Formats: sequence, C-alpha cells, structure tokens
Amino acid sequence: MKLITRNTDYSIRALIHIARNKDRIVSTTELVKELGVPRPFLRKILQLLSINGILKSYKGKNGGFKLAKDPEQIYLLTLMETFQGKFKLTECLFKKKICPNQISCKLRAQLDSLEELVENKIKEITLAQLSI
Amino acid sequence: MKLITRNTDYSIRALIHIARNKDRIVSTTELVKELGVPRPFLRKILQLLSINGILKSYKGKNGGFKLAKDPEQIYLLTLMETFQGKFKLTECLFKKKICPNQISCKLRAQLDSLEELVENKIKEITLAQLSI
DNA sequence: GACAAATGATACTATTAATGTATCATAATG
DNA sequence: CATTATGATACATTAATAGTATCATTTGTC
Repeated sequence: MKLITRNTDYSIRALIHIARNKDRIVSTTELVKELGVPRPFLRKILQLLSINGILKSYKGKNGGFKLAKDPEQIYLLTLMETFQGKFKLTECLFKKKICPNQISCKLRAQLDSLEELVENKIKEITLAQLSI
Repeated sequence: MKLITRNTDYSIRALIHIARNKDRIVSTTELVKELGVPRPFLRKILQLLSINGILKSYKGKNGGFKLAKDPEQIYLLTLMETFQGKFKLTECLFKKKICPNQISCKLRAQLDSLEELVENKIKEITLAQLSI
C-alpha cells in the first residue's frame, strides 16, 4: 500500500534540500543533481508546490525556488494532500455503489477510527523535523 | 490510498456471511447473490482463503465453503496479508535504489513508528467483531 | 536588444497495480 | 453418468501512478 506516493516523497526530499539552503535560491538543475530524480517529473512537482504556496518561485536566469513558509509551518499532511488528494485510508465501496450498507458496516467504523489516529499523527510532522 | 483493496474487502464480506451461517455449507452461487460481486473474482478469492486455511472447501454437488477456524481466530491482518502481501504502509524507495539513505532518513523513522501503530491496531480486529 | 537559463502551462505517454474473465480439470452427489 | 460444485491457472481490462515533451514567458547578462 502507499501511504506516500512518489511525487510526495520527491517533494519532501526537494523541500529538505531547499530548507537546508534557505538563504538562497535553489534551481531545478541543482535539485536534479542532488536527488537524482527525473527532471521533468521534478519540475511538475515543484510547480505544484509553488502554486500551492509552499514554494516561492523566481523566474529567469539564476531563478529557482525558495521556501514560502518556515519549515515549522510546512506539514507532511499538506504535502500528501497536495499530491494525493484528501487523506483517506480506504475509500468506502459504498460510495462506488458496490457495498450496500455504509451505516451498519463494522469494518467502516474500525477504519474510520484508525484513519483519525493516523491523520492526527501525520498532522504533527513538519518539514522542520524532517530536515534537521 | 488503499489500506484495504477490493479483494480483501470482498473476502471480509464473504466471511461475514459464512460466519453468520456457520453450521452449513455456503456456495459461491449463494455468496454472489448475497454480496452482488463478480462471480469469477469471488471464486478466486474463496480459493485463496481455502488454500490459506481460513475456509474449508467442499467439492461436488451441494459443495461450497465453511469456516476452517472460529471467527475469533480470523484476523483482519491475516486477510490483508493474504491478498495484499506483507503489511507495509509505504515501501521504502531505498529498496528500489532511488533513495540513497535508508539509515539517516527521518521520514522513514516516522513512517516506521506509524506503521507499528497501525499494524498493532489491525492485529486486534477479528472476524468475530465484524460479523456480529 | 539578443541570448541563455530559468520557470509556467499543459498535453501526452508509459508502466504498474488492481480488478476482473475465461477455460478446462477434478470431485461429489443423486 | 449427468449435474453442480470447487481447483488450477492463464488471460484481459481498467485505473492509478509515474514519467515525458513542448512551447510560452520571464529575467539577468553581455
């Protein structure tokens, strides 16, 4: 199963590097060298981070990215939801009209409480903790 | 994300029905009617449950399946691992030779502790609880 | 102002995992 | 011995993930 997909993972690694060099602009070229991930894919990821206000971008020569917030304010949950959509451990089949009974479903109840537990844990994790 | 995939989910629903009728043999035909899931897919699932000693099968006319164990002894974690492989919240990219540093990875450490938490919770859930 | 080096926007392709099908063999019951 | 069930196994489809490609726009430097 994938709690964290590759684009989220790459984004974290990129952000860690940017956080560790937060006084200057970091370019995609530099990040590709540092992380060894595919350039076009990384570019797409950085763009999304920029659109979502996590990175600030600088166009043109010597351009690149800087953090738009303090590392303490960048949450793992936010990153996951940026790339993977709203946090859900398991989509209920009820919604896909396969499982008939949402309300009485004991499994659903168990999963919901588990989901809450996991979400609360993830909420606490920030870039600051990951980049030290 | 999918903590529980469709075959695990179908298996649970099938087992619930079988558990509720545990004094008699239940056929695939009956389960298809009851659950409304694709027959060939369900057959494959029931076969796997049988191979793994969760169901006992009866071949031939009037054949079908019965529980091979008490509902109290059938764990959600076992079902998940039967259909989805060893429980892992997120496969480490280190193993795929993409991420260079397994040991120093702070994210990995966080995920590992989260994984333990979730696994322990899932370990406690049995068919008995789900089929009441 | 022209060029180079960067990001912005966006459409497309490939790969993998999940989901579902099909077929033939074998066994048990009446 | 026909019918109805499971056993074994190969195949096909769909959806999600992962990755590519292309052209436009912006900015610094000569």
